[in-house]
Amino acid sequence: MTPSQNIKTFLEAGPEYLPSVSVDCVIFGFHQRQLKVLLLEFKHTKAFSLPGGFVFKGESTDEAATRILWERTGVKDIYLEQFHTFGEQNRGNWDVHKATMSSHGFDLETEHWLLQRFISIGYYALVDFSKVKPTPDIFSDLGGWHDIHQIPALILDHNRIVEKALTTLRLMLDHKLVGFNLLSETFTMNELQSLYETILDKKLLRANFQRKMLSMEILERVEKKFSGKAHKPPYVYRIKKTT
Amino acid sequence: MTPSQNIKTFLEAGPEYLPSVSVDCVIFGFHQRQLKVLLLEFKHTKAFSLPGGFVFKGESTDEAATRILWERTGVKDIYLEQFHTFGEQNRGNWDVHKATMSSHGFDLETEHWLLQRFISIGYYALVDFSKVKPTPDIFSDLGGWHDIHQIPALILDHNRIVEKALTTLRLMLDHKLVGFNLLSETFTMNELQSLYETILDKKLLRANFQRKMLSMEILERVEKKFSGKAHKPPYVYRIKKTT
DNA sequence: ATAAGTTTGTATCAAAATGATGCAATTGAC
DNA sequence: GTCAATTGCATCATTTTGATACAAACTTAT
Repeated sequence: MTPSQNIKTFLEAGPEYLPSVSVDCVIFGFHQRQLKVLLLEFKHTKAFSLPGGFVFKGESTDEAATRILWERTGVKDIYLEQFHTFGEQNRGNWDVHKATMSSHGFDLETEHWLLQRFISIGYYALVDFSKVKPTPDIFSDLGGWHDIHQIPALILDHNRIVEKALTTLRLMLDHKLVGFNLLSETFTMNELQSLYETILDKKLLRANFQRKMLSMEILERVEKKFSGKAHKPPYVYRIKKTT
Repeated sequence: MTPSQNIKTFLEAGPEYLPSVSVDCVIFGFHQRQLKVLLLEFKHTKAFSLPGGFVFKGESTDEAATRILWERTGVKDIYLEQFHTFGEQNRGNWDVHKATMSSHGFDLETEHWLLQRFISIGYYALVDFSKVKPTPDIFSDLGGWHDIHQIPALILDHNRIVEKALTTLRLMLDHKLVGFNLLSETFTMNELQSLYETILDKKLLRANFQRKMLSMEILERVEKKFSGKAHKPPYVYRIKKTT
C-alpha cells in the first residue's frame, strides 16, 4: 500500500475505535548511561509526539497499549504499566494532525472523528534498548530515542505526560523491582547502579548499592566477564527465575 | 420534578456526555475504627454499585469526579485522586441499569448510549465521615456506608475497583501524608493511630507511632482534651498550616 | 482522702538498616 | 614485574526502627 492508501484506511477505521479514548505510551530505554524516551517526529511540521493510538471496540485498553507498543517498537512481552489518565477538557490543539493529513491530501472537517476531544490513558514501558527498532506510524516519519533531559516540545500535553511517567517510574523503582526491564538479560552491578543513578538522578555509594541489591536475593551470578579492560572483571548477573 | 422526569432528562442528556468514558468514585470514610466505603443500592434489583457518572463534553475528568462526589455526598473541597483506569473490553453486564430503567417505564434498546461499552476512570476520595450525607442518584434509592471488610457483591467490575483503590490508599499512606483527610479537623494520637492500623490492617506500637508522627513536624497541639475518661487526657492535634 | 485502675507522653535500650571508608584481588598496559 | 583501574567485600560509625518501661494525669471505688 502507498502511504496515502494507508492513511485512507486509517481514517476510515474511525467507527471501529472506541470514541473519546486514546492511549499514549512513554517508552523508556537505557543506553550509554542515559535514560531515553522514544518519540515520533512529523516531517512536515517538525513536531514531536509520543507514540499513541486508539482503542478498538474489540480490545481492552491494555491490549491496545500492547499493540501500539508492538507496532512502534517491534517487541512484545514487555514491561508495560498504566500510570495515569489525562482527561483535561482542552489537552491542546490538533493542528499537527490536521497539517499532516492535509500534506497527504486529506483535508479534515472540524467534525472529523480524529479532531474530537480524546482523553488519553498513559502507559509507560520499560524496554531493552538493544532489542528495539523504532518504527514510525501513519502520522510520523521518524521514530527516535531522546535523552530524558533533552525532550523537545511535544504536541498536545505530551510533555506533561512524559513528566508524569518519569515521576511514576521513580516512585516505582523504590518499592518494586522494575528497573531490570531496561537492561539486557545479563548485566553487571555497575550497569545496574548507573541505571538507578540515572533514573533517580543522584549518586549512590557503590559498596552500599551492591550490598542492598545482593541482600534482596533476586540476583544470580552468571559468570565472570572478561571485559578486556585493565582491571578486575566484574561478575555478570541475571534475575533469578521465580519458579 | 418526579423521579421519572428526572430519569427522562438524564437519558436525553446522552449526547452531552463524552462517549465511552465514565467515572467511578471510591469514597472512603472512617468511623468507629472502621474504614468504610460509600455504596449506592438499587431498590428493585437489590444490587450495589459505586457512585459514578459520566463526563460532560465541557468538563475535565477531574471536574466530573468532583461533581459526582459533590452530588453524592454534598461535600466539596475534598481529597480526591485518580488511581486507575479500568478498560477491560467486557467489564460486566448492564442488566441492573436496564432493569432499573425498565422499572421506571423506560425500556432501553440494545443500542442505547447507556448500554454501550465504557471505560471507567477510578477516583478515590477521603472524606470526613461526619460531614457527609449520602445521597442516592438517579439509578439508586439508597446510599450508605459499608465496612471495607464487608463489601457486598457489586455490579460490573466494581469490586475490583474497590480492591485497587484500597491497595493504592495503602501505598499512598506510606509516603504521602494523606490519612488526615479521613479525620475531623482535630484528633488525638490514638485516633490517628487506629486510622493507620485499620487501613494498613496491622497493629502498630503506640510509642513508636507517636515518635514517628511527631518527628515529621506537621502536627500542632491544640489543647488538652478533658475526655471525662478515667485516665490521663490525651493531647488534641491538628495539621500545621503550611503557609 | 486515698488507693486502684487506665491511658498518655516520653525516655531508654536493643536491633536492624544505612552511610562512609578502606583494602585485598584481578586484570591489561607498559 | 610494576602500575593504574575497578571490583568485591569487610568494617566501622551513624541513623532509624523495634521493644519495653515508667512517671504523669485523670476517674472511680472505698
